[in-house]
Amino acid sequence: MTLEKIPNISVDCVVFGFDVISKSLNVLLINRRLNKPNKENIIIDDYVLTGYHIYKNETLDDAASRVLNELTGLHNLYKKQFKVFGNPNRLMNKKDIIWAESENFNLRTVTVAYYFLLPTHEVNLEENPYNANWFPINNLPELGFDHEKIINEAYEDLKFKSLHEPITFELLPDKFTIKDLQDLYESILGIQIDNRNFRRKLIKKKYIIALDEKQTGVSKKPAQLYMFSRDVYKKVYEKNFLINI
Amino acid sequence: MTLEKIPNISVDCVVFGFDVISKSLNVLLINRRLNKPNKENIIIDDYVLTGYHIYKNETLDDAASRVLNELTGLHNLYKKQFKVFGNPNRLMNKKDIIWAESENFNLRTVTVAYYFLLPTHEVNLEENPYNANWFPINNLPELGFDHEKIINEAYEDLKFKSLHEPITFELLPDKFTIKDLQDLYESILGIQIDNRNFRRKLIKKKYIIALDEKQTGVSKKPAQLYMFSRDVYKKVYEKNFLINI
DNA sequence: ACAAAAGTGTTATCAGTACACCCATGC
DNA sequence: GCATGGGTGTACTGATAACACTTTTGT
Repeated sequence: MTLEKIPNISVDCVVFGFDVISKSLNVLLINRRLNKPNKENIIIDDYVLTGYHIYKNETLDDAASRVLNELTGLHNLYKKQFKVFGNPNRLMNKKDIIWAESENFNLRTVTVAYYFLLPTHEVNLEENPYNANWFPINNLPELGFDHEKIINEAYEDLKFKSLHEPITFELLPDKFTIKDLQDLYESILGIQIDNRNFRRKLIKKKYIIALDEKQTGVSKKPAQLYMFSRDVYKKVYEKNFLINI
Repeated sequence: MTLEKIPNISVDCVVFGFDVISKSLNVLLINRRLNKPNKENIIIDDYVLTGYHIYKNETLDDAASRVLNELTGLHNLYKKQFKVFGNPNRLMNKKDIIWAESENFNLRTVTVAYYFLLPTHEVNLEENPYNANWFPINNLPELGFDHEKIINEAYEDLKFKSLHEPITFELLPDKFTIKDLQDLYESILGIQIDNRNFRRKLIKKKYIIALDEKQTGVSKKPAQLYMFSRDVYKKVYEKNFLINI
């Protein structure tokens, strides 16, 4: 496999992580910094998504997985190719132009945007080669390129999907409490949910399975742990075409 | 605006049309034909989606709209950019290689796939420059490139979306009967629906508005006509976050 | 024994499902 | 007046929404 880059096509990865402790939906960003000020004395110091050009013999999905693996060391996360950004002027900000020169890439680059879902604690940020950090989705730092737009569109897609598909479980550890799940929905959707109604509704689902286990290392009454069964979900879903418009 | 093509990026358009008369969900395809048999005596005569390379100064959305307009003469249809297809070997079929040579394009082309929705009767197929024709989604002809895959993925997306978003109305004329809508859901989803329950459910929606009008030119009891109000829909939707997993 | 978070119950209203016949119209 | 497709009603069951207190546990 040659490692020749395709100069005008890239992937960008929005990495969403849910932090069960702080109950915060976060995005993983890396610092973009150019220390030597250029002739116009512009200094670049902002944040961007992780991304890279695709190689000549590589599929788009593989490129995204590769980029993610380089950032986090992780494989096999939930991955969704959600949109392509290819406006001719998407990289026409001054800083982006300077950056493109220093990194030697094409200003008319079409980027295929993916988002990934995981619980934040799965990523070890110590010794991270890219200086990656989590930022709450509602409190993002200054972003380079058109990455704020990309993140916002990813978030909209995630919001909508969370209502209709069982993707929330990708943001939680394998074993979770009903409260964790409720906190997650509240974070994603920005709403309050009645815990009695939520518990009843979710516990009733066949694919939410109570384990013979409770929380440990917790300083108050430990809560019941549950898991999500993808197999059961598929079976339930197959016979349900509920039109819900 | 220069009309220089970007050689390795294209758009492809899956055009879905619903025919209220035959109750059939169709796809608009054009004939791909190469008459002079090449040295291996291979003749190309199959069907493909409409598509084209993007121009240097053109957005992806504009490219898709342009291609669609050239095929149908229509503007402002519902348009959804649903996926990118960019496997290095997506055009490695013999016929595709021959075709790429004759048309002089890059074998490693990444294509941004869109689908469009409209009622079939809006397209005039007489005098169509591309010899376009409607084919039922369940009975497609032989397809070139990876277009069968693209169509199937578009269809899956459409199926899923039809359950959760009001996109079905894009496939119907502005004025439609409840039976038309039911026929449409039955075609898209491949299921049977009880007409009493369906009518009750849909008529109850505030954004389905009964008109002071009935069908004309019909040989039996003319049915009540309805319209869909996007504005009312938005208002209803804004306050509903129904978790439905 | 106290603080903190887990967990529980009821009622009223609404939505979904299953099921079969009458009605209005054009011809 | 008849064939055709449009249109309707009921009973049952399950889901949602609104609402506040008790229980369990670790410390």
